[in-house]
Amino acid sequence: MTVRENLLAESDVCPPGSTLVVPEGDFGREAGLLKVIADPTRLAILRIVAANGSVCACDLESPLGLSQPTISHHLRQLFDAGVITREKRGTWAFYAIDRDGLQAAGSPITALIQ
Amino acid sequence: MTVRENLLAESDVCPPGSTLVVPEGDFGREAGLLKVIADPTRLAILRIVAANGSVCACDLESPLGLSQPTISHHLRQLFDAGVITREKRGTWAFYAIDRDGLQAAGSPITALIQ
DNA sequence: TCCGACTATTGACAAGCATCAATATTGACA
DNA sequence: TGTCAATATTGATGCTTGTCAATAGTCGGA
Repeated sequence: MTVRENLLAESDVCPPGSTLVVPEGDFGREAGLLKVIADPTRLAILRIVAANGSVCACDLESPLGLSQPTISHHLRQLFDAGVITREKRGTWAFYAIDRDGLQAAGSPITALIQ
Repeated sequence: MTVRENLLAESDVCPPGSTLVVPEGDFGREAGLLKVIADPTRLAILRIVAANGSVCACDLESPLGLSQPTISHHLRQLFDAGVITREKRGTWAFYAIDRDGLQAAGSPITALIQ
């Protein structure tokens, strides 16, 4: 009896009995949150905001080299994902890191490392 | 003198002196690694592999409900990103979590939380 | 009340990507 | 060496998304 035949002895498929533990979870939601962070521009925004505490949207246009609508779009993505906070003062909008939201968004990764 | 004029006193732009700290980094590379993880199917694969220690590619087709080429494509993405390892035994391919790679891929997020 | 500046939204377009069918490659076994 | 099974690659397609131009909304100040 070959190694393969032995492995297949108690099943009709490939190697193990294919009795996999299949964890459940809302992978779509988790991936959606991670996808918001997994973008070069949004990573740069997060890094800048984290380094400065609180940042006005108007000050991002220059270092990022992108148009105002594009930056506004990314800020909205980050805000909707709950990883940054927004505070409006007059016509200005100040953004800051939401540490709890960031930790929650990154939890699918950290949980894999234990 | 209004609040705004006071804020603008020493600059010709919006609120602060716009003297932002702008951290440097390879955001493209970091985002690329995160993007590999930020996918529902690949998150499911990682979760299954983590829960079973070592998993044969052939056993993933059933729980994921995807075609064999598609699963092979995702496994390649994860392997190239360094978040899983591959060991070939005969015609089978077994995959396992690469904890160091996963931690490295997630570091852009964990670094923001400190 | 009007004007100017900052921000947000809409519409459109190009690039990236997840998916599958078809095919190629590789390894075990007779 | 020939055949079969598991895996990987290629080509094609539809969907998602990052980007900008144009526009709308909003607030402060004269």
